[in-house]
Amino acid sequence: MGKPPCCDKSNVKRGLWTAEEDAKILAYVSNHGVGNWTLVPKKAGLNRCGKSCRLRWTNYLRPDLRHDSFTPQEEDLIIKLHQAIGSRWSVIAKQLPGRTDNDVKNYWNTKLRKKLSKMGIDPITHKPFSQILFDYGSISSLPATPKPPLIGPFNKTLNPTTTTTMAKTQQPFSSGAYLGQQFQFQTPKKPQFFNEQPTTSSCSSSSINGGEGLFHFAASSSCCSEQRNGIEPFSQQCEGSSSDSSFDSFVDALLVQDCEIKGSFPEILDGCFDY
DNA sequence: AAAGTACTCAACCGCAACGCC
DNA sequence: TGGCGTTGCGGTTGAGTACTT
Repeated sequence: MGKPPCCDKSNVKRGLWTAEEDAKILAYVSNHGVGNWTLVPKKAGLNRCGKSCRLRWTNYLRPDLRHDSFTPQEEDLIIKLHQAIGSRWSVIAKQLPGRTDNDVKNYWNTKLRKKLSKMGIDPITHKPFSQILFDYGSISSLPATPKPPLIGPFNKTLNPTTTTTMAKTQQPFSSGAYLGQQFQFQTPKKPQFFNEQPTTSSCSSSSINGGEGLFHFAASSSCCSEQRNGIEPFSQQCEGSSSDSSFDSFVDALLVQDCEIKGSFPEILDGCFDY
């Protein structure tokens, strides 16, 4: 026996909400407050699933919600937080008054991912595509004796050295200039092939503009790998953040960068990584 | 003007966590 | 402590709209 559905789907209305239904939810909440959503449809006179009512309230009807467009400052903050914690939309949304996790998630998926990709930044790792390709190439030269595993919860794998370094490297986030900082930090010389029109060379940019994401790009990477000239190796960017002066792998580099970013949001991320 | 395609975002789905008994 | 109901969350879907051909 599987888990029973939250309500009988054949007997409840689905799809877009009408103004009348919205009014019933609003009236109910103003009279009774928010609580036990499974009872709301019956008490409010709605032929809807309680879960659907809760979603409608939290994502649309709440009086503290904003319905205007995202500002550049909000955009920057979303990108920065996504880089720090990934797709934890509820955590990100809490830093944006009046925005819901659904808002943030939709905005990321429809706008920001594409924006980053067009800038030559992988929206998953937040690193320039060219650097990822270089690091990807370096994986094949990993040492024979592996380090202790680093993949996993950050606060369980960080050693004291790294934690101290995070505190040292912690930078207050100044909203509004993130994208510029991102490029200054990671790409002293902007990888030109992402910002120029396609040329007649075999390194067509069609895969960048058409499909986004690292792996799509990587499929056409072999001819462009030399383009990483001018990109600082990641180990140099995070000077002193590891016990070694250089990283043995792409994964190590990513983890150290993430640690540094997380250090920028101690008040937000406190406890978020207690797995 | 019509058809096809791309985009947006509200809503849904399913799972995990939480809280109460 | 285990069962059950509720809530929170992230991923996905699909209807409506905008844009392109």
